[in-house]
Amino acid sequence: MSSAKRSDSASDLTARARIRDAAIECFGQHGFGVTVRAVAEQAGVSPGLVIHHFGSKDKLRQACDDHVIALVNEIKTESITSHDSRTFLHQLAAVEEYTPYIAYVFRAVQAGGPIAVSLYERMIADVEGYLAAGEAEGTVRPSRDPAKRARWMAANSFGAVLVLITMQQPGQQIDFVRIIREWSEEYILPALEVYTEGLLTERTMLDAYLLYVSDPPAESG
Amino acid sequence: MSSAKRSDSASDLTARARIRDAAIECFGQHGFGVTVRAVAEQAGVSPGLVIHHFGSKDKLRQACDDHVIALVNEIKTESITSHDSRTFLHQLAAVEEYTPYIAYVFRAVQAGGPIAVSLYERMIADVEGYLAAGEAEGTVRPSRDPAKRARWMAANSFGAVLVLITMQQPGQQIDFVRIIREWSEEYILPALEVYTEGLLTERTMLDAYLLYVSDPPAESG
DNA sequence: TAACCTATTGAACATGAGTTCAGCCAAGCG
DNA sequence: CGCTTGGCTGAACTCATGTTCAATAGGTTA
Repeated sequence: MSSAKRSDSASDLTARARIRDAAIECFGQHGFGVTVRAVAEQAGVSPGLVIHHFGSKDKLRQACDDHVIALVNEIKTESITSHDSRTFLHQLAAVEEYTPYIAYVFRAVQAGGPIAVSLYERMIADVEGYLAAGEAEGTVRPSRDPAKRARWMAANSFGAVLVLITMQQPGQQIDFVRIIREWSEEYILPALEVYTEGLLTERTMLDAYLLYVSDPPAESG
Repeated sequence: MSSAKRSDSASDLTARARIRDAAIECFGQHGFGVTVRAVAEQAGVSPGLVIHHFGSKDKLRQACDDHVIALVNEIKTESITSHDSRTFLHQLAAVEEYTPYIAYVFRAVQAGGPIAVSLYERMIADVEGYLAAGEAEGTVRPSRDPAKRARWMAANSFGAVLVLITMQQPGQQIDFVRIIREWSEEYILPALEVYTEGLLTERTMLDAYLLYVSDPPAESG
């Protein structure tokens, strides 16, 4: 299934594939509100053909979702065999060619729904693995609840970039990779500060909480 | 100007005010894609009247923005005179009556644009003040760059909740206050862990960075 | 009561966008 | 050369939605 009927190289794809790629590009750049006509123009075909191949705009969206998920899965299995511990987002960001997919993943998560949850859960799993690896080699502190910490870290990290992206002026071309990189560079200092030295000077809040959970004040009736 | 022509109490507002409140409710609950007809129904008036009073849907949106911003400003000035150091979001969340406004603020930021930036910058300022107060009383560690740390913390905290909200099944009623509260309760442990003990075991990354900024390896030509 | 003004309605209009469909065209085949 | 087939077009259709407008109701004033 890996090689299509025709040659599978860049500009000489099946029209169906070209439309799908154009849709991923458009959806990623402008969100899922883009018109079928815009996608058709980007692909260099008529609006009718888009529907002819995919049945409806929703089904086109579905096909894009499937394609991106498949790509992410592929990257994931590759990274397992090659012992690459980066999250799939970082791996997407590392390859120039994958740029549209990053945009698409952000839009998908931003739009919510089942695909968002699926992708987001995968990110959390990535982060959990990443933290566990750090823990194993001694660079990351062990947590009393590693799963929850991973969820917390993932929500914070991904959410921060999502907010940053949302604040961009709409209508402009959004360079997701640049934003991710700038975020990382711009805020290394506070991130490293908090992650190595903490934010609070005293243990009182943590200790109080730990005492609280080990001996709850009142079990609700 | 504070008291309108008629009685200003809850259910007996000017039609214009009732429409505006209905719009804030609808926009907050379902996003800015809701139809004028839906807003009209919520307000118990005809679609025509909505346009009659506000000119267009965009102007209605504008009026809602203005009203919410005004409320936030009011809360802010009140909190200054009463020395209340909570962020405006926390203050909104504390009062039952303000529930729709929380939803609206989230939707506004989620939708992006100038109002989003304005509200978000205000949140950052709130966080910065909050951290500075903690620093002054000795509970929060001083930062080498307090402003950046505040931006980083705000992006993380707000982004995390934004992600959580986005993951809710669309179409359902979204209880923003409940989500915020559950997030706080559910993830107290990892948050306190990281904030008091840090995430990393060694200072090497931070120290390397501090050395790097004080003595950059190569100034780009 | 009559005039009048304002708020309000409900039907109609305009537009944008997803979708349909009858037909065209180029390629393969007898 | 003529036939068939399947990808493809572009004009037309449908529907949702923002918006307009003539007509109405209800209260206020002379």
